[in-house]
Amino acid sequence: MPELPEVEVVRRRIAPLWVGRKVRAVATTPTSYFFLTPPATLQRRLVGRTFQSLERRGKYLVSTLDDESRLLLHLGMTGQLFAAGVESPRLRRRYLGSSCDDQAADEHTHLKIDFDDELPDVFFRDVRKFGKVQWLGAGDESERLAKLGTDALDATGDELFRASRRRKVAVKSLLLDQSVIAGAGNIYADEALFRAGVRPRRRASTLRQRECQALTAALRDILTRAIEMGGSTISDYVAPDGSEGEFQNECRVYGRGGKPCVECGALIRRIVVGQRSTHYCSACQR
DNA sequence: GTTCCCCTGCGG
DNA sequence: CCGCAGGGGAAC
Repeated sequence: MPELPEVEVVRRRIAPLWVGRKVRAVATTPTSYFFLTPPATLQRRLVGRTFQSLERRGKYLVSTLDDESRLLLHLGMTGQLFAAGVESPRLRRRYLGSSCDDQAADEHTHLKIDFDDELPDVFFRDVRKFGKVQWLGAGDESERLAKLGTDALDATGDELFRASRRRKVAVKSLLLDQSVIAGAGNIYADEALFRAGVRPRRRASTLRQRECQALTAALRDILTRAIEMGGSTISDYVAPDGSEGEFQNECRVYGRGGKPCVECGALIRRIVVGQRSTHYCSACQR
């Protein structure tokens, strides 16, 4: 689900329920690969601490604690970070009905943070468990963060041009490579390629400088607009307050395979590039 | 650079 | 039953 815009919207809206609050208790599900740091360690390290900040790096959320340690969160495909008590059908297993008080806090709620005040608790739910949570001690480097390239909102055409030299990969795959540009995912990569007029399967090495400029500009415009629209809600994504995004209604190619291109009327094609579904207009994109 | 896999749930 | 899904890392 979440790409840069969704993660940024989550960050902005959960921050008031996060920054400056002291952890009273932490509840988790059993150990799984969701936990890069074991649940018991997580509890021991977080209880009694106060979150000092909540930043975004690519698709990661990074929070610094009052002992200079850090907590990394990644939402994966179906991760949801939200306030206790929030109501949304997307936060509930369909067959659970309404018998339980906190319907959202089911077996997919891997992290429940109980704070030392009267504001709502914060939950991290993730049905597919592709999300991640990791605690980093003061001064510890994060391999994951270290690998990230320039944030997609700041990336320049020159950077993309340099990164694409002698690369045989499809441009689409290059845009999804978080070590080159961090933050773009399947939806926004397709949309940026469409707006820049570039075919997703083009070898990166064939990109011209001006095409790289067009791509990074398109990415920036689309991501910025998507943040304004509250992100894209396709199946699972909800903001921390339970509200849904609206950018999915502005997609020109993503999810529109077989439908007419809004620019030229040709049918949008759906292909597979690097195992990811990819949508483009063969008339508008070269 | 490409392929496979980690999971669960939904819709055809 | 099957294929598909906003991600990403490890193994070939």
